[in-house]
Amino acid sequence: MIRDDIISLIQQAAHKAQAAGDLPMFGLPDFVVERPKNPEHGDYSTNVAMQSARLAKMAPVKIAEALINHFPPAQFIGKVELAHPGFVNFTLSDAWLAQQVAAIAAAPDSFGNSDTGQGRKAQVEFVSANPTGPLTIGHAWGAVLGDTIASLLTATGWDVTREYYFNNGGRQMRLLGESLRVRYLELLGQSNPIPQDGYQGDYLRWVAAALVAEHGDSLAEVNNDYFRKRAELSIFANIRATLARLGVDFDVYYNELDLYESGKINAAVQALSTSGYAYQKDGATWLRATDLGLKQDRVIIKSSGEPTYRMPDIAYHVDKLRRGFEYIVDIFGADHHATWPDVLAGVRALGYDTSAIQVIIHQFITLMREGQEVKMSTRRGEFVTIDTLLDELTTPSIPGRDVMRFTLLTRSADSSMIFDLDLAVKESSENPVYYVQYGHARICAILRKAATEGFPPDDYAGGDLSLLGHPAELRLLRKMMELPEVIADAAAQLAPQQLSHYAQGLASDFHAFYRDCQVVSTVPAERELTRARLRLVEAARIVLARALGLMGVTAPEQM
RNA sequence: GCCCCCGUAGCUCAGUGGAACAGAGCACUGGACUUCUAAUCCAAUGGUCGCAGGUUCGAGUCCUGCCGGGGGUGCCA
Repeated sequence: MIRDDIISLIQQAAHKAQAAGDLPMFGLPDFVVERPKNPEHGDYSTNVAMQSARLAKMAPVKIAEALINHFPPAQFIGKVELAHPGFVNFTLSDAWLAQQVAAIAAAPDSFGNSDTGQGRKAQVEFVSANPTGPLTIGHAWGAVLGDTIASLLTATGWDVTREYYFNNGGRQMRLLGESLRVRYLELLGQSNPIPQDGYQGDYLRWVAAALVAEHGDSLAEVNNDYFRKRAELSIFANIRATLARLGVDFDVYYNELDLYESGKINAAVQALSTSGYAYQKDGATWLRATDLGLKQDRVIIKSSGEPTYRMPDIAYHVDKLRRGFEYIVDIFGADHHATWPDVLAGVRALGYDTSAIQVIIHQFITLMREGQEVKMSTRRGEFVTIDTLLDELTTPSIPGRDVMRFTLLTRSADSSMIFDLDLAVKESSENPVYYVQYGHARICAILRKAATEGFPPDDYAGGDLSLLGHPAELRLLRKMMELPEVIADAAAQLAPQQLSHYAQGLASDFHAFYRDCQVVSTVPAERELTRARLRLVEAARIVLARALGLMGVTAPEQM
């Protein structure tokens, strides 16, 4: 991408200047090549001269001059300028920018991609909600973050597996089964209380009703384990359907019981014991986390003989590493932030390097309805499901998932956001996602219009790109050429919100172009300009569609 | 008590590999549709970047303390 090319040219310039004796010999320090906020400062800018001042024992301005004098010629650079107190500013070549339309059109499905992953295996684990109830708004954030991060990693050359892990062997699921059994018996006329800490949501009533319809009263004496499995199955079907509506598709669903049955948990416990990282106290088995740099030791097997959630999590992460993933991203809600250091410590105790594991903790979403905070609890059956939200956000032409995904993708994971339902529904007609989608639809309208005016694609494909040079055209082109850097940065920083902000900027530059430049003209003298602009517009459509596609948001042809 | 995240415009939020005048959307005000879709555009308004110190040639961005909000600190997950 352009930024990397400039970095390399700066290094070449420094070497040439040193060879010519215009700069003393010194190793280049860390420096940045960034996009200046002020357009007068060019398209890219570097602080290398100021960073080098101390090492070179020269004034920044003098260093900058030497670099500029020895700057190698490059087709894509239009101007290299010095600015006080020592910035070197680069401006892209207008002619080169115009020609990039061809490069974009040649790679409609891959423009902006790069290859830091080089085909290596990466895994993104997200959602991972236990099947005790429907998915809620908090899960939606994890889902959208994870899915988009996975897409970004794919775009940067990783072989990505999207994975959902869930606990189906512990106390929670036993309680779920008991709660379902109570609901079932309730429908048969037997009244029993929901167990302590059990699940009170209505959804178990629906599952119970299905059981009655299917089996009548024949399950009255059946044990809890049957109900547990049945609840898991039904709720998981619901979760999968919700994920499908959100446009999220997992490659692997991995569950805790498989870890037990395959002996992986026992093996991990054994290994921890023999290596001395586990010890017995008060009838329980503890992980010696204090030897691994943590503040306190943790129970991994309760005195009841049942492992705590940490043990399967440790075995699961070991399994991830053994499966050959070279980059692992875990996405959890803020309520899990205290648990993952223990889990990683356990993995390290088993002799594995955990440096490839990145943990993203997203903060909580406060849901507001009618000016009131909606407190949610799966156990109490008080929550607003993703399905409900999607229903409310859907409009005749645009699926609710677009609004939900885009909205969630405008915030950084660290921000504890407020999601005002009334506002989201009321303002959905002014949601920024429509602004971006409208840009795409507008382009499609232009292309349709062009076809009816005698400019089908195979005609304008031969348009002369050198005719592009209007300020609005160049501004749009510049923004289009930013996509590779946006994808690379968003992927490297695991910060998908950069995509939504980029998409808004791109749409904005397109709308401004639309205002300033008539694309389709039937005036004979403007025929060639029309053909060139149609190529530009088609390329802009490709870039817009790519940004939307990475976010999992649809790119409508009309609105 | 201790740990993590946050505190930027009336509201919701970007911006933290330090850098050249602090951004967007919404809301509010005034303009632009015989012209490829006005779900658009233009203009105006709006900020002591929580507070106080410190590091630096340069701090919204790094460090320390304080204040405020959220999350955690289980032999729950």
